[in-house]
Amino acid sequence: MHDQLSQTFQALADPTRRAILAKLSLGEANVSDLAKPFLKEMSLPAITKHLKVLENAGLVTKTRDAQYRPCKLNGAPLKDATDWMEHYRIFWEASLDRLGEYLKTVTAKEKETIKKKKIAKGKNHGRKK
Amino acid sequence: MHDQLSQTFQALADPTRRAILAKLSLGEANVSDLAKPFLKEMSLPAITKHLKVLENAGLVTKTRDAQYRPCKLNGAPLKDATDWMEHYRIFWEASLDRLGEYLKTVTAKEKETIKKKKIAKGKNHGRKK
DNA sequence: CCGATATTTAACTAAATGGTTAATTAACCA
DNA sequence: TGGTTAATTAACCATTTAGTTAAATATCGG
Repeated sequence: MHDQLSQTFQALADPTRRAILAKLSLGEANVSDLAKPFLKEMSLPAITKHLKVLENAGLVTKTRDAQYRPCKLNGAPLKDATDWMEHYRIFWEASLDRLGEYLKTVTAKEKETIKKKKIAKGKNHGRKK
Repeated sequence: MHDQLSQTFQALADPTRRAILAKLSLGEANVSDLAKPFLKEMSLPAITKHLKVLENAGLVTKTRDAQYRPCKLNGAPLKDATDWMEHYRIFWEASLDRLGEYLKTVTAKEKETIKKKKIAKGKNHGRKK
């Protein structure tokens, strides 16, 4: 999947991992602290793996302190994710009516550009008629 | 994976699917229109499957028009995703120094609460000494 | 009706994911 | 030194994911 953004979203696509991040948002915690709330549902190695996913996504950094591994939240990758989503804010924020208005006025130019490209290519994949 | 938020993030964790959403943000498009930019890299059924993922996540709705299947972006699930991430804004927005300050002052109370819980339980998983 | 176009379904595959248990590594402490 | 705690690694397994090709379905248009 390679790209950073995909890795970030992938890491967030699991409730256990999101819960780990939530806990880390309250401050550093070592692995067994993070694992404690889940040990009824899954094993410690499972948590180790989830942490590895978060680390690989750059959302968590693990340091060493004796036999402990204090983990720390790193929010940086979330910035790109939020920036991406921000692009789509209009699609949930406005009422459906206002959204329709917006599309008619603001993206009219882009739509025209696309239409012209299609016509230029001599193909009509858009719709019949 | 069940929960809506996980499904949303999962759907976003693929560059092809994000590109499909980007195109749909410019307006409705049918399946072959959406597929066109990718047909050098993957087959049409692959796109059908990606669209199915987006549909299941509620991000795309497909309607019928003759043999065409016009698709429309539905941003609603992105609201919850953004709301979740908003919680973490502090972790990327502020400079590291200011973040440190923030954590010392604002979350001091929460940290204390956690510490006390640990002591009450008679265990010291936080750190030695 | 027939041929072309648009899209989906079926059946299959390779790799990734999310979990397990058992063993291993590493550091503390008495 | 030896036992205990913290965490990771290894080996394994089931399910899901992301893709494939080939066949099926459905609608249009002449």
